[in-house]
Amino acid sequence: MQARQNAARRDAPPVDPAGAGREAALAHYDELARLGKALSSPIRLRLLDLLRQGPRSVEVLAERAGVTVANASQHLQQLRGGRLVEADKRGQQVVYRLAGSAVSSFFAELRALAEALLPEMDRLKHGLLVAEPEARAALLARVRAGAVTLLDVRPAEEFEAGHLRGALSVPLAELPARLPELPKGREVVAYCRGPFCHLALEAVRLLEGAGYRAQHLDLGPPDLGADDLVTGAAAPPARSPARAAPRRKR
Amino acid sequence: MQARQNAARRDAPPVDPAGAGREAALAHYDELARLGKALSSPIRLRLLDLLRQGPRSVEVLAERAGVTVANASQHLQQLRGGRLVEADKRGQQVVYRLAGSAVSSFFAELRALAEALLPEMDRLKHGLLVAEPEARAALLARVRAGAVTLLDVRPAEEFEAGHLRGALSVPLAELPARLPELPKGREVVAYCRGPFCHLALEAVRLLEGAGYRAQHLDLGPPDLGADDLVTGAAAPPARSPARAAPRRKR
DNA sequence: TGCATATTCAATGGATAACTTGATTTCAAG
DNA sequence: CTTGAAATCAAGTTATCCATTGAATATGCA
Repeated sequence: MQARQNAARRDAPPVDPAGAGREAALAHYDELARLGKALSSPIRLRLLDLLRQGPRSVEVLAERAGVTVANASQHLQQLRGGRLVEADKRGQQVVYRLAGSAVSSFFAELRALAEALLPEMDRLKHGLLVAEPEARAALLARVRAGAVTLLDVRPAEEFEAGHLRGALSVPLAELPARLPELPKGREVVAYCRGPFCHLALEAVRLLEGAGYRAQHLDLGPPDLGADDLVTGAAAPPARSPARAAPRRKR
Repeated sequence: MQARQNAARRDAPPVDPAGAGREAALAHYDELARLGKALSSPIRLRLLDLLRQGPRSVEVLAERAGVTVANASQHLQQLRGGRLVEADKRGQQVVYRLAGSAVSSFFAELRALAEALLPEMDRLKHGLLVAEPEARAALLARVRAGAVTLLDVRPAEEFEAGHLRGALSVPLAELPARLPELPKGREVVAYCRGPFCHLALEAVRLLEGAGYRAQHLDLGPPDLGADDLVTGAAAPPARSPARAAPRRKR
């Protein structure tokens, strides 16, 4: 189909002096477009972002993304066609994962570009926005210094696949019941998957309602992978399944 | 239309504990997808890559990309909708340009990701491939040292919008006639727009046929912008149209 | 004012993509 | 061998996209 497009295009106005390597060169843009196509659906982007937290089965991904299993399966296959994700069968379920840490950092760069180009991105970031780099850096410094109670409000499996050093795993649903665990006078910082994830925001709302001084860190472990802050299984999201990689287990 | 999709998606299986910030969060992926969509067509990617060489009118872009003017215009408008390019009228023609240097470097990263993920990219790179980083670095070192005759075989306007320091502008079509200008014993290095551009390859073929020792540098000025090697108007492709920017006219 | 150029607009037909539904494969467990 | 779960496949409908065509809208120039 792409070949047909190329042929059609080549007939148009070939003003180029040398028509030799043209279709070969154009083929490269077709390849690039394969990646672009993979990134052209909100659902696929959401699946990709979820996979940045670690490998997951189709069913879990579908649930988290809010789509049917069949639909998620189809999207995942498209992502696999674009070589952005890989999959292998574990028992009776298929576990998808990113094709490499480069995919995760590329996603972060796409996000950064979007925030730079599309002004509406930050604005409708649910009202709350720590977006200012200085405020975020200050927050991170406090986190790094251990001056705050750090809360990971993602599902437990995602915590286990990699989390910030010193964080406490308290999935959002459990937070109300586990409030007594948190020292009362201390500032609480909650994080989740990243800027597009609302879990930490709701945790902060909940904490403030309960009288805590709470802050929202709008980055997730995948975004802080280059930092010295991530620990657990997958700072850069799991690349090689079995090969070596004897990371110190927290 | 995206709002409608969201509504439909929200009805599906809302297993999420808190359904509060969901549609707001999903809106972010819609925004990301706008960028992805812009990158999902080979023609748009080609136009973007051409714009990395400098601002151009619709007509020129259409000709270089090998599409009709109307078609190019529509694609350019989609790019503008995705905020990747900007345009303003100069006389009776509309000059498009990248929305910022971030777009150019993002393109380079997309290309790098494609080369990392899609093995077929390098293979069919017209046979010739200097792709090995060491070889390329050595070549660049010789170029930087002025040990070679450096040839810019792009159209003259693109040379004027920015080129490698010390390069000679010899558009491919003029090369046969201007061979006498080139010292005979010296190694010649030809470059053009970047890895997907065939001009330099054909120049090398031509030069070798004429008895020269010739090499192909598979990077263009936009890719070497961070380097100290680019001179002329636009190392990072022109950002602000009228504001300041008193370009020295070559 | 009138003509030519550059670009965009609007409409068409053909191809692609998205989501749903129901059937099918594959594997583990009994 | 049967049952059930997980994932994919296949078919069908709807929506969207894409390239082409011809008209319309500027803008500069005579």
